[in-house]
Amino acid sequence: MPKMKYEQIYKDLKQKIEGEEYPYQEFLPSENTLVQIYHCSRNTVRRAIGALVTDGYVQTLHGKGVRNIFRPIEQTSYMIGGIESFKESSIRNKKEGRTKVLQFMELTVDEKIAKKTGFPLETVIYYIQRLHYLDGKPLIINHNYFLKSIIPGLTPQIAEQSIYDYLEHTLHMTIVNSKRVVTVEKITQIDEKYLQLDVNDYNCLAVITSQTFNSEGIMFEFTQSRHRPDYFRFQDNAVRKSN
Amino acid sequence: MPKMKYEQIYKDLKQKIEGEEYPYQEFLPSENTLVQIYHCSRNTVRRAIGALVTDGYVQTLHGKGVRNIFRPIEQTSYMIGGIESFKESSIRNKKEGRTKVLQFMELTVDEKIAKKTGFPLETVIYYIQRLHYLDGKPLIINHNYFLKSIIPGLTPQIAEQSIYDYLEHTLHMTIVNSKRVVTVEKITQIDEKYLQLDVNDYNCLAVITSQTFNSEGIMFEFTQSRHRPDYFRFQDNAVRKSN
DNA sequence: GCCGATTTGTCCGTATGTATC
DNA sequence: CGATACATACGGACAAATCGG
Repeated sequence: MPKMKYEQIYKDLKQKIEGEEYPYQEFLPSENTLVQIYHCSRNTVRRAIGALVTDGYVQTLHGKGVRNIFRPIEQTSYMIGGIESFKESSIRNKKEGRTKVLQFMELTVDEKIAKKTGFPLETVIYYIQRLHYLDGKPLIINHNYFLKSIIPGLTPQIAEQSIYDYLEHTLHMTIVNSKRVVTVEKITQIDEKYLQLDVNDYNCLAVITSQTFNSEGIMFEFTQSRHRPDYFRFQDNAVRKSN
Repeated sequence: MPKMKYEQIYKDLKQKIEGEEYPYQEFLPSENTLVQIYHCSRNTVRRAIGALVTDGYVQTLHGKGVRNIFRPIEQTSYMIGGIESFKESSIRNKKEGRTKVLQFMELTVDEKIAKKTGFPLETVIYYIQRLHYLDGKPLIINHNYFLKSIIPGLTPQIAEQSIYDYLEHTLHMTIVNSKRVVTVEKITQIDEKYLQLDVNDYNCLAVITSQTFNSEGIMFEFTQSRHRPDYFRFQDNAVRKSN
C-alpha cells in the first residue's frame, strides 16, 4: 500500500475534474494554492499535474494556469493507454468478461517463431490461444507466447482466469512496460470461425502486437491480440513537443 | 531557442543509446555519476531519464539502476506517439511526401457535423479533404475540419504545403495536445477511389480520429485520418502503474 | 541473517527565469 | 511596472530496494 503524496493529489484532482467540481475550460487553483490545500511542496503538486497532462485531463499554460479540458465522453471507451489485463478492463468497464482457452501447449522456439516474436532460438515457451467474450460476444482472440523459464507452472486453468493475476500475485513478478504496435490485418480462418465474422462484411481486423517486459528487463511475453473491428477502439493523448 | 538542460541530457543519452554506446540490457551510469558527467542536479538527470522511460528506451529498477531496453527495429516504424504533421513525419522517415487537395470549402456546422466533430452549432469551419502520398503511393486521406474564427486566411495553397507550418509559424498558434482514437472502419467509395484499394483485397482501413487543442484550450481541429491498412502502423509504449 | 554501501524513489525548500495580465 | 503563474534548476534529506561481505 504505497501512500505517495503526489498520487493522492493526482487521484483527488482527477476525481474533482471527473465530478465537475472544476468546470470544463476553467482553470484549476494555482500551484501555490494547491500547495496550501494539500500541505505539500510545489514539486509534488507539479508532479500530480504532469500526470493529468499526459492523461489529457488538463493543459498547462505558461503564465496563465492549468485548464480543465476533460470531457466525460471518454468514459465510454473500452481501452485506454495503460497496460491492462482483459479481466481488469472488463471490471473497469462494468461488463461481464469470460475467457475460453482454445489451445495450450509448450513449444521450443524455432526460426519462424524467433523472427516473429524476438525470443531467442531453442528457448521453451508456452503458446496459448484464448478467446475473450464481453457480455457474451466473442471480441478478441489472443495469441500469447510466454517464456516458460520465467513463468513456471502455468496451466489452462490459470489461463482461463487471469494470467496477470498469477504473475503478479502468485509469482510476485513485476510487470514494467509494454511496447505495442497497432496494425490492421487480413482475417484468418481462425478469426472467422471464433469471432463469428462474415468475410463479406469485414475481411480485416485490428491487431495489437505487444512485447512485455518484467523488472529483470527481459521480455517474457509476446502477444498478438486480434480484435473484432466493429468493437475495437484504442485511445491516446499526445502532447506536442515545443521544440 | 530553449536550451533546457534536461532536454540536452535527454537527447545526449538517447543518442548514446541509439548508437549503442550503452549496450542493450546493460545499465546506464548511475544517477549520481550522470550528475558529475553533466554537471547538474540529480533532479535534472532524473527528468531526462523519465522521458526515456516514456519513450520505452530504458526501464528503471529500484535499487539497481537504469537498464537500456532499446531495440533498433523501431526505427523502421512510420509513426510514433507524438503529434506530427504529415510533412514532419515524411522528413523524419526520409521519404518523399506530397499532398493533393481534393476539396476545400467553408461550411456552417449543422447538427450532423456537430455530433460528429463536437464543434458547436452554427460556427463556420473549413472542410478540407486531402490525399497524402509517400514515395508516390497514395497512403492517407485526411478529412480536416478547422474553426475558421481561429484560423483565418487558410487557402488551398497552404493546405497543399503544411497547415501546421502555417498555424505555428505564420499565425504563431501553439498546438498543445491532441486526443486520438484508433478504430477500423469499412472502406467508402472515396477511399477506394483515391487510395487505389480493391475491395476484394482489403475492405476496411485504419482510422485515426483526433481532436486537437491550442493554448487557448479550444479544440480548433477535428480530423479523420484514413490510412491504407497495409501501410498503417501505430506505435506506443505503456508503463504499468504500480498501484 | 545482519550491516553497510550503492542506487533509485519521494519530498521539501529555495532561487531564478519567463509568460501573462 | 508589478503581481501572478508556470518552468527550470539546484541542493539536501530520508525512505526503500539491491547487493556484497
